[in-house]
Amino acid sequence: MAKATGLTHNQQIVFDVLSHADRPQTAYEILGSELAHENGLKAPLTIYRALEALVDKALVHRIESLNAFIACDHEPHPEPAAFLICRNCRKTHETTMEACSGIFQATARQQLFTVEQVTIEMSGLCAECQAQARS
Amino acid sequence: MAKATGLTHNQQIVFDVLSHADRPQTAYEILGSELAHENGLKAPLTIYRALEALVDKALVHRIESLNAFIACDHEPHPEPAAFLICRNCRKTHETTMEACSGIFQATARQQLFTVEQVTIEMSGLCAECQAQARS
DNA sequence: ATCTATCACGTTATGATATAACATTTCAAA
DNA sequence: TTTGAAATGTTATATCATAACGTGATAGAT
Repeated sequence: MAKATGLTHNQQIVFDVLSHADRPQTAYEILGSELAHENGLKAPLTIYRALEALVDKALVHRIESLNAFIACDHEPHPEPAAFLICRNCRKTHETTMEACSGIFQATARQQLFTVEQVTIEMSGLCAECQAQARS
Repeated sequence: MAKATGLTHNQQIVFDVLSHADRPQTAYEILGSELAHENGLKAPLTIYRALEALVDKALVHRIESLNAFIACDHEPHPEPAAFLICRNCRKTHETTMEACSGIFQATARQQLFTVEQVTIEMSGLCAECQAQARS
């Protein structure tokens, strides 16, 4: 579980919730968590504001295809992150795509496009859920 | 504008709306379009059902980071598509990422993960919007 | 020390996106 | 011509996200 400094109270709570979760959490799942409740976080906007700050600090990633959020399990990194997202259990594995950075940049350059943000998400079945499907 | 056969009436209307649009459209934008209105498509679910069928047929792509949909501007293809999405004007350029397919597969294989769907979206500024920002 | 600008936060309301549940119609294969 | 699968219609509701506006804490400038 990653460390984080310079966080406000609300941000720390939300980050802790995500750090303890074993899969991406939606804003409303975070809102409904014990930890959030105990600490007085009770409005959706409170959660969304903390999430926005955490994403800005690159401590948390938004998973677009789930409308959910996951704590970054590396040190903050400049390379694009990629996610393997199980469509059955939703457990999500983060990795980086250094090998693709150049290809992406070249593609963008061709279109005179300036890339600010890269989203890579692969959906499918994780090893456990494949095994379970066979049994 | 791509051709499409074997579509139901509703699917054809929705596909036509997307084909004529110069940027991705949300379900509710499609719902609000002249063409949809004229043809009696008046409930969100009608639109979503047509979109689901079109995405299944690979005639339309969902842009996760916009919650919007775009007509595929190639023939249907097996390679992962990638999108360059302007955060200012929302115009979106589709391309393929054949060069990355192997990297993605290798990454997944390492985790014993079976990939079914790949999402690649790059957000930033298109050439026009960069020029406009400078002037 | 206090003014003042900024940032985080609280609260309420609402907007935007998406699906559930169930009834009806269509239409082609048997 | 029956019949069964797929598409559609209709209503209601679930889920995700932000607007608007006010309050309080903090820190640098005077």
